[in-house]
Amino acid sequence: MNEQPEALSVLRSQSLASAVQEEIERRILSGAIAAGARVNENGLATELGVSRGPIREACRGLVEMGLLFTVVNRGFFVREVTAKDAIDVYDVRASLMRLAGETLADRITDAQLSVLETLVAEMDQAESDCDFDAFYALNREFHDRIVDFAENDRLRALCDGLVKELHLYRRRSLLQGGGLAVSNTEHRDILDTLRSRDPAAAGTALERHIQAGKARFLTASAETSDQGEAS
Amino acid sequence: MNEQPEALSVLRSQSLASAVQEEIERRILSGAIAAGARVNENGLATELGVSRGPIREACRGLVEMGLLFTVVNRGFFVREVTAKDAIDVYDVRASLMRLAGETLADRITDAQLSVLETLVAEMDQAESDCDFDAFYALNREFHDRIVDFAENDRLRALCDGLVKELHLYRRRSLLQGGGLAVSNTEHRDILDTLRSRDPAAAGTALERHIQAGKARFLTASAETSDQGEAS
DNA sequence: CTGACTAAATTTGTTGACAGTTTACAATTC
DNA sequence: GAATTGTAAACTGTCAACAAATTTAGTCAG
Repeated sequence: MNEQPEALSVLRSQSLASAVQEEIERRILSGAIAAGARVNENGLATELGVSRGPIREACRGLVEMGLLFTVVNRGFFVREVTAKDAIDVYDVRASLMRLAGETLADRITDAQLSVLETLVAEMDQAESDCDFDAFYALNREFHDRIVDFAENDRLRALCDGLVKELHLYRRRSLLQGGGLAVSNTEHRDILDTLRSRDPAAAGTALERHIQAGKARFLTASAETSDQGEAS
Repeated sequence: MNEQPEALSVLRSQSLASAVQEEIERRILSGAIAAGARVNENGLATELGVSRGPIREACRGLVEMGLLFTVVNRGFFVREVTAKDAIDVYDVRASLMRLAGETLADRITDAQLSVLETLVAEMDQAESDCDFDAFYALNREFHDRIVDFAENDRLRALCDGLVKELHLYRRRSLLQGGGLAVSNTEHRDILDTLRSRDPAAAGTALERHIQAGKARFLTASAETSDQGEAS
């Protein structure tokens, strides 16, 4: 197996459609393409320097992913995630994180435990430093690791999709990551249940954690819904 | 065999790509396109009487759906679902059906209850008639209805995808629907918990039901696995 | 000024074509 | 005879172009 120059291998290991899909996804999640807005195929094609074929393929993938929807003869639109949708996603995610906890408690290794312990310690530090961005990133990695360690590929893929969908809603309702205060004690509880290898306890701890996140999200959402105008 | 491209021209209310996607999905799930096989874009295009554009869009959607995967410069291939994948999917589905049960027990109406009761009665009849095909169809509708009645759009979409994925594996391992004997008593138990509006009981009943299905699937899979593992 | 009707300009849905890559196969060499 | 090389066919990835549909702008009657 010859090693090829990195630039070439990147260009040849990925089709244009995949690259375009990632780019459109990035723009949607960053808010560059607003929720409800139409994806202009011509505009994107000229801007990205490709033809409309790959653009349409990417959009078709994003439709199946739940970030876009399509109207015949009118094009692709960024999905508008309603509050009901967000609640539904939170419920599903809570259920799946419960599964992750139940699965992981049975098989977690000491090395994996120490990884999670390190993350919780770092979150403690970030909390006392009032560094909310760092806390948010660590929090997300904590959850990602738990799902990763559960070693269920389908679970992993579904959780990723749900997180993206929630991100889309948070942007729409002008709630940023730092806005939702999360106490690190819940993480510590989860860690305890995993350390004692108790599947039922770990499952309920994680499910409750996500449900608590949903509750925080709902109250925060209610606070900002009075005056939707910012920026 | 005379090909009628008009089969797809029921559109004008649907894009060609959507119709093609459904057709390819049907062929994959029916085994007309074997697992691991490449999707021949030219062949399908001429056979369905369309160009390759919609074919590729459909395939890109099916990739995101988990039924296909793509290799650069070689095309789209039907995913090969391993036994590990099937187990993962069963676990996720059990977790989601638990959520469906918990949600539904809180809000189920008498009309919905009678729908489920009718289905269980019909399954009893099919069971005593040894009509396994009818039982299989009724069984599937029973589960579909429970998910529908839970009124969580994301949950329903995910469950649909998981069922399709399992169907793909069952085909690969030569297990047909009738091959997996399911006792109707489990359905009756589920119905009882729903009738008494007990979320926790309904959740565990449904989760156990799917886990029991996984166990039946594993034993049936072990029986046929002697010939099943082709490279 | 308003509202409807019409024409132009965009934009989508789809197709056919072209270049680069992979695969199949025959010819060549050892 | 087996391995290898070279060539042709098939196929994928991408693009440009065309037709149908939609949106927009403009005109005109009331």
